[in-house]
Amino acid sequence: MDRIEAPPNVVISRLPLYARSLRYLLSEGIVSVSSQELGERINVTAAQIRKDLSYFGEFGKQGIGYDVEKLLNHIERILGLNQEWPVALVGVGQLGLAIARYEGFRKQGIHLAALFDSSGEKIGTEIEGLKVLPIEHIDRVVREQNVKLAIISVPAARAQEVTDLMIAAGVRAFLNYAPIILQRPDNVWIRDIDPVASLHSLTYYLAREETLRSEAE
Amino acid sequence: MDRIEAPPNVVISRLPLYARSLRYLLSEGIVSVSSQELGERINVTAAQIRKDLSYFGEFGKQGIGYDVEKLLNHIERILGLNQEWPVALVGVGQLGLAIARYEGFRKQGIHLAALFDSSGEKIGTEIEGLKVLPIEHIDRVVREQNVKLAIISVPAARAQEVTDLMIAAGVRAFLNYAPIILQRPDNVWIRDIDPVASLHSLTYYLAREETLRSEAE
DNA sequence: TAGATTGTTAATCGATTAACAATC
DNA sequence: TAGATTGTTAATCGATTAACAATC
Repeated sequence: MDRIEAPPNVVISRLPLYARSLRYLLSEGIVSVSSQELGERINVTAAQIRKDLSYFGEFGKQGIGYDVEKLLNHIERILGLNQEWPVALVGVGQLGLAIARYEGFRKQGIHLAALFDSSGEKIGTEIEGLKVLPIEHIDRVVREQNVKLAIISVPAARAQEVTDLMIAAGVRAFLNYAPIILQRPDNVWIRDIDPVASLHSLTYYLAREETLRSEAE
Repeated sequence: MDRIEAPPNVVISRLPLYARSLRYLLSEGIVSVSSQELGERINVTAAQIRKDLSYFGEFGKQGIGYDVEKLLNHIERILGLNQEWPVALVGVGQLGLAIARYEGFRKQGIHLAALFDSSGEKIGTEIEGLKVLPIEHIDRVVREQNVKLAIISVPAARAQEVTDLMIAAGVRAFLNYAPIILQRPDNVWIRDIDPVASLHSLTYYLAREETLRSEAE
């Protein structure tokens, strides 16, 4: 059997940006777009967009470009956004609460299905219509609801153990807000959200600019 | 004059992770670490750590490894974390409020210096000891306080104009929470925090796993 | 001294870009 | 038909890894 070349992970991470831009174009009533135009919106070369899409099929027309709605549908299907994915959220402190309430998660393929916390005070309280459950219920609830995707917003010191519990229960992908690199098997996917690390890399460029300026004097 | 090879941006984005891991080791009383040990903690090869550090100097000892405290100090200095950077936050809605209150920002080189919002209701209210100011004050306040770093947490539709105002006032680096790719000149740096895009790439792997499983049947 | 580990060079791997035939 | 733009191949660029002499 002939194996199709697997798309690199960088390609996968760009697809949601293509989809978002196409959603915007669609909402603006634009029906057709070229790789050039799409690329300018998201700071990516036209060649890269065409190359990225080529891993999945042929979606455009020579001389014309891409039908916005059709391409969007293709990309959403590729990303699995034609289905609904139940998400578990662990840790409903200040950060977890903001995440639970953030309406951005209630769109396109994602919905909150279960909340967990280890604090006695929080357990049993209701957030966004969901009861906060104790950590001990992770295994049962994750299996029952067939949860494959989880958001980690517990303190760094607890994040690894919570992740291990989730993986044991069948979770295969994580959005991790805890400032720690989580260890996991190869068949588990993690995206880290790390605003402090991001800020700490931005300061590098600021500090360098300052040095350059003072040297120029 | 001999130009030293500039460190790639991927290297800069890893340095904060090295720093964080070293801070942890330091807090645990560990005084020395090898590239091998450090790499295992953050899922990076030993060769990569040594190569990354080599862009900035020689910090280790053959046969021994790295002095944790010394290496941490070097990296923090490289990242500009030996200084304090005043940060402006634009948009104090649900998300902006959570960011303002998040204690992670109050550590290591970063502190909130100004809050802005366009909503009449919010202007004048106090958050974390700072008065919320109207957008119109951005130019004056950013210049007065010499703000070089800003966090964008306004709706996507307003993010570009706010960013333009900030850049005009002298801001050179952004942490962007708005779900949009911001246009900017080459001398401005942006890191995007995009949880929905991250989730939407994770679902790809989940959907593919499902397909593989059902095909195997 | 023997063992361990660095810093660096060269080899490998992977991703981006340029170019263009195909074709709408 | 002429002009535009795709999909794809090859060339280029950049980042990671392997290997090892230097040396603590």
